[in-house]
Amino acid sequence: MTTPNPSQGTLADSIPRTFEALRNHVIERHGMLPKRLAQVAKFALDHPDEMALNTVAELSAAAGVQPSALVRFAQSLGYSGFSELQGVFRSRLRDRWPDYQERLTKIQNETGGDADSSSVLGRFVETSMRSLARLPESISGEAFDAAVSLLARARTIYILGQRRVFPVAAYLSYMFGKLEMQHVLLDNFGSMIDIQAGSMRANDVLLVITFTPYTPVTVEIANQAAARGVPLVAITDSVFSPIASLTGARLEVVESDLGSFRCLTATLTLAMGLAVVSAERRRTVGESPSNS
Amino acid sequence: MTTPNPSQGTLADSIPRTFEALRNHVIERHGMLPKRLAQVAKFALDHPDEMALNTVAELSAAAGVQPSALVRFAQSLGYSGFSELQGVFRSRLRDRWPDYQERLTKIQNETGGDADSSSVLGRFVETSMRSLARLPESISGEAFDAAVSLLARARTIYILGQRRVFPVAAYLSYMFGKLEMQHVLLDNFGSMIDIQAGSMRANDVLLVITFTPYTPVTVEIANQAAARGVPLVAITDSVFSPIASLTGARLEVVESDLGSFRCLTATLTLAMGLAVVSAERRRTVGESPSNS
DNA sequence: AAAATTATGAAACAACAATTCCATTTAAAT
DNA sequence: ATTTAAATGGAATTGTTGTTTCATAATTTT
Repeated sequence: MTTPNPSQGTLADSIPRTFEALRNHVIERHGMLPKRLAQVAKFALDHPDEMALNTVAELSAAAGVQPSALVRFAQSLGYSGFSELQGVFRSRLRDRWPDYQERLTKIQNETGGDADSSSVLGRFVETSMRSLARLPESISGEAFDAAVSLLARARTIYILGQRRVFPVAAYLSYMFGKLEMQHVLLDNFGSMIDIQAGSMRANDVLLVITFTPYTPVTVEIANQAAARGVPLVAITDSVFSPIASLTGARLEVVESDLGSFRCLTATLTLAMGLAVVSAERRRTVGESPSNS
Repeated sequence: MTTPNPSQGTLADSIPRTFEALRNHVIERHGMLPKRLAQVAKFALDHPDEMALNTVAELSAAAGVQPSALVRFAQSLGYSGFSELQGVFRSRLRDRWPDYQERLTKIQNETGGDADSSSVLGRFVETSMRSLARLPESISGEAFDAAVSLLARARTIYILGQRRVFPVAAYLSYMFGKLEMQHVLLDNFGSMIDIQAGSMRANDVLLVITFTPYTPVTVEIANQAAARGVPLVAITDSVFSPIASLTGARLEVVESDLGSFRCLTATLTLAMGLAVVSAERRRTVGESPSNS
């Protein structure tokens, strides 16, 4: 791609920007460091979490070193000071996620120069991956299970997602169709969403997706459904969503955003998972939709 | 001012020391908080990572609030100040690791087991990430650039994506709207796509998204457009796509699929990048849409 | 072994962060 | 409508942090 062979060279060593790079760098020259600096180096690699969160004073005390030794250590690596070094440890704390870490740093390296537009694509990919990595954390097994069993039991699934999240709703409609699960996409054509939603019954389920800023019509329909005893499965981005109080099962997705645009990747992936697992559950468990 | 010593509490409510406790505490009384404090509360729970690592100044800027509001928020919860509150967020960051690792290894081991449904979600996440990781490799900088400059120059962008990829088309429509770029979503309502596409001219661009199995109507419209001299930007999944021969700029996305379902995450991310970069280019370079 | 160089410890310093204070606005109660 | 209380924004303040300095100690070089 863009960068043919960026690092490896012994010349012009750039200062390490990722924890992995820093680690290798330090290990490599650990032997030829002065005593106190070597001590700092060892401490830093042994206690990366502390390095990220504590102050110079605390760290120096913990490492049995003078504060200045920490600053010197950072500067000897090429950083302007300790704070810059700490930044590396902090980003590690933010981004650490299994296995994919190396992949991410690879992406970061490959898109090092912000000059050309393809690197922007790299940033988008990075953001999307970060969203995805957080998804399993933010969705508890119980919540997911609850949602799945509601969907598996439903006679008809009504899908409600307007504006920004409409693509997710559309995709769900496509999948449920392929999975041969009866569903209705509340797309509000001709502003007739109330008519479309009019046939919801208590043995159906309303699958509602809503993010800030919450589309009024979505909130309204969800409220009506709840009032009529229709179980709700909600995919939302905050515990403060206006439909939080009335949901049967609530799944919270934290999407990172790039610029002013929130990406939908995690939400889409969650939707996919929900649809597939619900369909599986309906078949294997033989939970046929309840008929009243 | 609220309370220097926390005697206002209903009963022996101690100050939350864990993130979970804090979270519940805040959720509970979110409704009865003053506006600005509620804003802070929402921001804090929506961006816990930032809360752990950034300074009051940075956070207040990000939340659109005065620094003092953050301090007040902390104090209203009973903490001595912001720093003490931040401690809770920091410990969350430290402790997040263990159960996360456990969960992931579980995911990796149970590659085939349908036992726990949340692990299925993990597999979906993994699949999506795989798609994303491949994206920067498969999109060459030149192709991306070509696509961007076509889109930036276009008077009106016609978006064409049917069936499986319709969500991507819908999302593009949303984004172009937000970016204030003139566009038309060819959604084929009432089977009137030929009418919708009828107004395309040579200074427009047709942005077409199509994957196997190629929807006939998509191919047809793309061919008509090409015949009339409308430049094409194509997002497709193969060099053998039936529209490969007639595209101005072609972007190939390789999406991995899970089960029989191809995920759309990489495509969606690419679409996002295309839209944002095109809009940027149009503004910065001043490439005003060409008028005939 | 003496000189020069480098590393180290401790304290002084400058920068910055969190906090407090107060004037002003907004909401509630009379 | 008037008064009272609460909430808010913005600047001043205080405390802490990271950094620099410099004298001393330890190495290395001649």
